[in-house]
Amino acid sequence: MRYSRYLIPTMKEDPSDAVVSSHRLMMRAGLVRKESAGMYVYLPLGHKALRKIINIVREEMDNSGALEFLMPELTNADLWKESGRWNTMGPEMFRIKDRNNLEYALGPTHEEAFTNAVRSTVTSYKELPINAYQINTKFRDEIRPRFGVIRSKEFIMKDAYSFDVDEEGLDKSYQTMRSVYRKIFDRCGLATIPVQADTGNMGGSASEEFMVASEVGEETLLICESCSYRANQEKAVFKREEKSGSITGELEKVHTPDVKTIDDLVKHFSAESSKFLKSILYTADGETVMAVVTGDREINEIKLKNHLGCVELELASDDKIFEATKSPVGFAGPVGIKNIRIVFDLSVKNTFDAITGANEKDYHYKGVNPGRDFEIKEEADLVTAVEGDACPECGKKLSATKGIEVGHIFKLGYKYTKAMNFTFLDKNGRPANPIMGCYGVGVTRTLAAVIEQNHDEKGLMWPKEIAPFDVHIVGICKTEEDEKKIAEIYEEIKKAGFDALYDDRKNSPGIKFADADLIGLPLRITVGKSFFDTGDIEALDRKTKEIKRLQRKELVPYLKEFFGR
RNA sequence: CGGGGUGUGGCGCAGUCCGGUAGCGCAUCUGCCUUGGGAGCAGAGGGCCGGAGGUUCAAAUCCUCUCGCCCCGACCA
Repeated sequence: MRYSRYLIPTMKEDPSDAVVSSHRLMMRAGLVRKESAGMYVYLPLGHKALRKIINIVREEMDNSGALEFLMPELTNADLWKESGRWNTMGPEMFRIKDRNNLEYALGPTHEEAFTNAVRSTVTSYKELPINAYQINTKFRDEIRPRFGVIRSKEFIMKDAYSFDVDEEGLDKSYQTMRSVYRKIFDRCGLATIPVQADTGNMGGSASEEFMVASEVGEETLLICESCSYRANQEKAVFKREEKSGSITGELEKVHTPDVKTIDDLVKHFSAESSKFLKSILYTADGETVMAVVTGDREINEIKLKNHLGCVELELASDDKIFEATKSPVGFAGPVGIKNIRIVFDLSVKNTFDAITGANEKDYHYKGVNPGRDFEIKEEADLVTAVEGDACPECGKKLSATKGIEVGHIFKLGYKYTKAMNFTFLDKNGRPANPIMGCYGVGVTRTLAAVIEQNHDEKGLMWPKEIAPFDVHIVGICKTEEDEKKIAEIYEEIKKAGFDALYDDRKNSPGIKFADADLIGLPLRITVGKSFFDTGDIEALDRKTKEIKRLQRKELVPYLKEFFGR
C-alpha cells in the first residue's frame, strides 16, 4: 500500500483527553478516532490490526473444533425473561422498544441467545458436545467508559458457549478453551497471567481470567510468589492466622460519644484495629442483613453477595439501620441482635475481648467474646484479601499487581439450560439438560492491551502477527527516476508475499521517520541516499532497534528470516 | 449517580478575573526552494468562541439554564 493512497491521520501532539498510553497512541498513530464517549471509529490502519486479531481468534477457535455462528444483536426480551435475567441484568443492558412496543436488549452477552439457538437445533446426545461461538459487537451501558477502547460502550468480543452431556465433558471443553486462550494471546504477542476469578452475574462455578499486567489495569490480582496461586482480588482467599487467646474480661458497656468509625475507635480505645468487630448492615434483595468482620479488614461485597445468593446488595439506609439496631449509624454490633440475619467472617470466632457497637447511641461494648456474648450461627469468608496475606495453598506471602482482563472462561453449569428448559435425549433415551461453559475474549480490548504492552516513547511496536503491515518502506529521493527504483523494491517485497506500507509521500525524511516510529511496524526498510550511493538498503527492527545493511538481493531472504516465513 | 475539571478553526492551546474589531503553534492549500530525523521563504483558506436565554450601546468574557467531554469513586471482556 502506498502511504499517499492510504489514510493515516497521525498526530504530532497527544490528544488532550487520552490518559493511558494505548489510547494516546491509538489516536496519534491514526488507528482510531473517538466518535463520542465510549464509542470509537476504527480507521483503516486500526481496523487492519483488529482483523488480524480476529483472524487469530477465529483460527484457533476453528482448530479446536468450535463452530462459528453469527447472532442477532437485537435480542428479544422474552429470551431474557425466560432465563430470569431481564430483571437481574441491571442498567448496563441497553433496552429498547420497537414501534409495536415490543422490548429488546442490545446484546451485552449471549448466553440466552446461544442456548436458544442450540436448543432449537440439537436433540440428541450424539450431536454433543458443541462449542458455539461468534465474533461480534457487544453493547454495555457502562457506568463510566474510559481508557479509550479498554472500556467502551460498544466493543467486539468473541464469545463461545459449550454444551456437554455431563460434567466430565464440560471439564474437557473447559480445558480445551484454556489452552486455546493461551495460544491466542501468545500469538497476539501478549503475556497474560491466568487467575482465578469470580463468576459475576453470569453464574457458574470454576472461572479463570486472562490478565495482562498493566499499570492502568482496573483489576487487582493477588499472586503467590512461591506457588502457582493467582486470583482476582474479588475472589482471592487467604490463610487465616491462628490466633490464640483467652477470655479475660466481662462484657462492659462504655460511653463513646461521637466515636463511630474504626479510626475513631482505634484512637479512643488505643487498641489495634483487629480488636474491633465491624458490623455493617446491608439490604439484600430487600432483607436487612448484618455482616460482621474484624476492624482491620474490608468487607468484600462480592463474596458477601455470593454467600447470600442475592441479586441486589446495597448498604442499608439509615432508616433500616435504625429499625434493625434501634440506634443511629456507627453503633451497630452483633450483641443482642435477634431480628435479622447475621453473617460472620471466618476470623470473628478467633477474636477475644473485642470491642463492638452496643446498638445504642454513643455506646460500645468491650470485652465482647463470640460464643459467650453472641452466637455465630452463620459464617463465611467475607473479607478482601490484600497484599501480604498468606497464600491459601502454601502459606507464603501474596503480592498484588494491576491487570487488564482480556479473556474470561468459566463453567456455567446448568443455569441456562435448566431455566430455558433445553433438553436432549441421552443414551438411555431420557431427557437431560446439557451442561454449559462460557468463554470470552475482549477483542478490541486485546488490541489496546497489546499496545499497552508494546510501545516506547516514540510510538507503537507491533508484534509481528498482528501488525497491520509487515514492513514500512521509507523512500527518500529527489528525482522521478529514483522514485521508480524505490517503487521497484516495494513491488519486489510485495511479490515475495510481504505486506508493505510504502511511504511515497513528498515529505521531508524527518516526518517519514517520525511517522514510521509512531506507527511502529515490525521492520522499517529505508531506501535512500546509501542505496543510491552504494546499494545499501537499511532494515531497522522497531523493537530491538537493530539495524541491518543489505544489498538488494539479500533483502527478501532477510525478510523471510525476520518474519520466519 | 456523587466529587473535581473542561468546552475557542482538523490537533494542541492563549484570551475570560477586569466586556470594546477572535489570536498563537502545528496541520491544510498555492508557489519557490529543500530531501537520512518533524526544513526555509512568500502568500492563502478555515472558527456565529458547545447550545439556549438574559444583562448591556457593546458579550468568547458577566448572570441563569442546558448539553458534551475528561478525571477520581460503585459495574465488566
